This record gives sequence, C-alpha cells and structure tokens, in this order.
Amino acid sequence: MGGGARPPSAKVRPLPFTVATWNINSVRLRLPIVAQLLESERPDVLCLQETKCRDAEFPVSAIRKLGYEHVEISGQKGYHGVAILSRWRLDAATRRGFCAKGDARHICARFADGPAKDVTLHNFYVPAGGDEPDPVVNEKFAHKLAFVDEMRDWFAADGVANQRAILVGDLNIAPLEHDVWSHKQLLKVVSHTPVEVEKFVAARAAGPWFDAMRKFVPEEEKLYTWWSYRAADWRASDRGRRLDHVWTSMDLAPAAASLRVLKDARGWDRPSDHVPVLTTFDF
DNA sequence: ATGGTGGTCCTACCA
Repeated sequence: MGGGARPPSAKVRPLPFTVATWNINSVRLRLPIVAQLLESERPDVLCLQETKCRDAEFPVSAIRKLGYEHVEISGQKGYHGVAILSRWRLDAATRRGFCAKGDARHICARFADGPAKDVTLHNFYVPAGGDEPDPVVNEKFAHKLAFVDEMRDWFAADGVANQRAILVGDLNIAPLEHDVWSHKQLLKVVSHTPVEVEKFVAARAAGPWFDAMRKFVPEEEKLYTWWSYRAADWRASDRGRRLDHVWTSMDLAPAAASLRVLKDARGWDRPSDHVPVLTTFDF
C-alpha cells in the first residue's frame, strides 16, 4: 500500500455484463414483449421460465434475429419449461431432472467467451406448490418441498456454487418479511410459509449462494417481482411478492454491481404476472 | 368477501 509501484493495469475498467431473468408465462404468446425487453435493455443473457412449449415450438429464429444467437432450451408440452437466450457463445447446456419427474425445470450453461467466460449459469423454475400448505394432503406442496431439499443436497454434494456461478429463476418462495406485502397475512400462504422458507434458506446456504438482489435493496425495504393477475388494480393495491431470485457463488458477490426490477413491465400489453429482474456484473 | 384472472389446449388443470 502507499508508495509501491502499481502493477501494470491489465484491466483499467471492468466489463459490465447484464443477466436478466423473467417468468414469461408462455413464450409464444408473449414473444412481442420478450422482443421489447431484448431491444430496450439489451441484456447479455436472458433466462426464461414457464415457456410452456416443446423445444420444436420455441421461437428460436425470432430470438436469433434479435441478436441472441445462442439459445438453449428445455421445454415440455403446455407446462413449465426454461430457456437461456445469450449474445455470447455457450458451452453445451445440461439439464437436471428433479424428483425423478422429468419436468423441464432446470437448465445450466457456461459462457464460452466474453466478459463472463467460464461463468456457469443455472436457470430454475421451482414448483409453485398448489394452494394448501400441507404436504400430507397436498401432493404439489410435498413436491415443492422435496424439490428444494434436492436442490440443497445437490448444491452440498456437487459443489455447484464453488466458484464463478450464477443461479437465477422463479424459485416460487419469498423468504424475507419484506419480500411480501404482508408477512403476517401470508404466513399460511404457499410461497411464504415457514417450512418453505426454512428449506429455501438451507438450499441457499448449502451452495453457499449469495442473495445478490438484497445486496442492493436493504432487507427492511419491500422488494417484489410478482403481482397476481387476480388483483383488480395490481399497481394500486401493490400486493406483490419476491418470487424471482438472483444468487451468486461467494467469489462473485463483489462483482454484482447493480440491480433493476422492471416493475413497469407488469403494465405492458398482455403482461406476465412476473417482471424482468436485471443484474449487472462488473467482470 | 373465500373469489378474483390468465395460461394451455378442449376439458380440466395449473399458476
């Protein structure tokens, strides 16, 4: 420190790199607003969830025409489905089937070049879990809990978050008090029950993963990424939840440089009930 | 107040 000679500055300015995630609730129906996002924000990569179509039905050529040449998809008919749309070359993607169900809920790819070269990106769509927060009577809630347990075990065993990794997606759990509009009123509502939150925190700690969104918004401030379709006026009532997340491996926590939650997208034409979350990294 | 809306794909099921 102090008077020593500086090393030759190989890198004067960090290279910004923006990762976007969005539960699109049908990529075919909402291709116009996907294009709107890609054209207006130009993220380096966009992870989609709930694409709701088979791979052969995914609008790959339209996406490529928008400058996102590298497209990796994991789809199924009518339900679920995840995709990675990238301006940068990707190594071959991998897909993990959770709970031995064959649902298309995870895809993973590694950047082959660019500012994020060798960074691994995981894109998740965690089961919503139905309405009744009791795994004994509600098989969908039992599935959700088992899915998050399996995430935890995988992260712990395989060092998924050891280094240079980012995890995004619709995790369908709002863990913090101010990740929901009313902590008290949602304690028995699936997405904010104590049993889910406990498993969510255990899975994150198993990485260990860093909650990159809360680096930018203090835990005492409300932060939402989803507003129900059922509200008469979603903006006025503002009964949101933070269901979408951005996690990084611990070594990348300092690289996370800014966050934007595009709340206005909830008011776009034929909107998804989720909005895009954009995280910029300085690599 | 115990619904409300919006997807897929045709009859319910899922979010």
